[in-house]
Amino acid sequence: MDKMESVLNLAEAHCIAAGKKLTMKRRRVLMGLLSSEKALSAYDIVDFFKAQFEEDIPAMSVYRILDFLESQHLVHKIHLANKYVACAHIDENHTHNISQFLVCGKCSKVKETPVKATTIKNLKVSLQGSGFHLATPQLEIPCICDDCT
Amino acid sequence: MDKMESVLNLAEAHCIAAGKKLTMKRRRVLMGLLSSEKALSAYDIVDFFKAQFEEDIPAMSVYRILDFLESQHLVHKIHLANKYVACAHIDENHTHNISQFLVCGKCSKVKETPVKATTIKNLKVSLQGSGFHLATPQLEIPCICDDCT
DNA sequence: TTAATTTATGATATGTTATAACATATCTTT
DNA sequence: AAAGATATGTTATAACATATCATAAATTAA
Repeated sequence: MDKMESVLNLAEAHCIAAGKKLTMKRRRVLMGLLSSEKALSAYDIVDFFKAQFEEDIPAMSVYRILDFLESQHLVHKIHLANKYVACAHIDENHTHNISQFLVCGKCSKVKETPVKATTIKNLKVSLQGSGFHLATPQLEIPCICDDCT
Repeated sequence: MDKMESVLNLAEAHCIAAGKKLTMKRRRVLMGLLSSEKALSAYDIVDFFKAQFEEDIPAMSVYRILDFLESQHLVHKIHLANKYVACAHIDENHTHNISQFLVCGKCSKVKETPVKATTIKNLKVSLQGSGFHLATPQLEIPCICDDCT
């Protein structure tokens, strides 16, 4: 069984455990994101369906499916690019580690890395008395990747 | 002279020093952003022109003006909200400090705060060997503000 | 097993954010 | 006044996203 299959099966197990279903379309959206090192827009995913499966999927369905996958913590939206990526840690028992996303501003390549606890602690300290508190510690770092330099 | 005027005059001096001009429209866009504690969309600014000056400004012009003001480091785009804010440090001799933006995910209120050098250092270290390097150290932190809690 | 209910998806319209391409106006310098 | 540069207007379209209502498929209860 290849890597992709095993990750998809884990994702499916995760959904079932939550009383949800990973339908074929949901599975294929996740597949598309998993197979891309770059973040994809909803419309990129529409194109992926056409290219890969000869299937016309409405953009609306893709957005709904992305919402579902986000709700299951299987996908993240990258706001710096208005695009989406698969969670990099669906395997590794999928304890939603605090993550940061290194986002290439040129090509939308994204690398998800765990954040050190101390970094988060610093961040929280720096928010003391600011009138704001962290909504989610999923930080997007505006970067340029080596390929685009 | 009130605060707003003095900031606008500093902004103007800054533009002139750069061989550019802060036209009335540019001044008014900046004024709109300065007068709002929340980030505004280009279309919010169109509405502001109408409400404040009885002036119909094309959205296109607003985008161009925002680009100009960003190029002069007088305005920042907040990607988490797809909206814009005035730079909080146009006064204070305007040395473009490394900043982080605390962004309320509910109401788009934004607070710009200086980042500690150590935080940036940590960040850079955490990027070592990742194949990415920082494009700009203007970090947007997804938050909820006290008012929205 | 059918009928009721929920869940998932389709179809269409519309809203929101942003850029492209080209035209016109204004300002500056000679 | 002419030439060039800068700023703005106009129109069209692209790109991203949500609302709404209809339909289909799966699940559950009668």
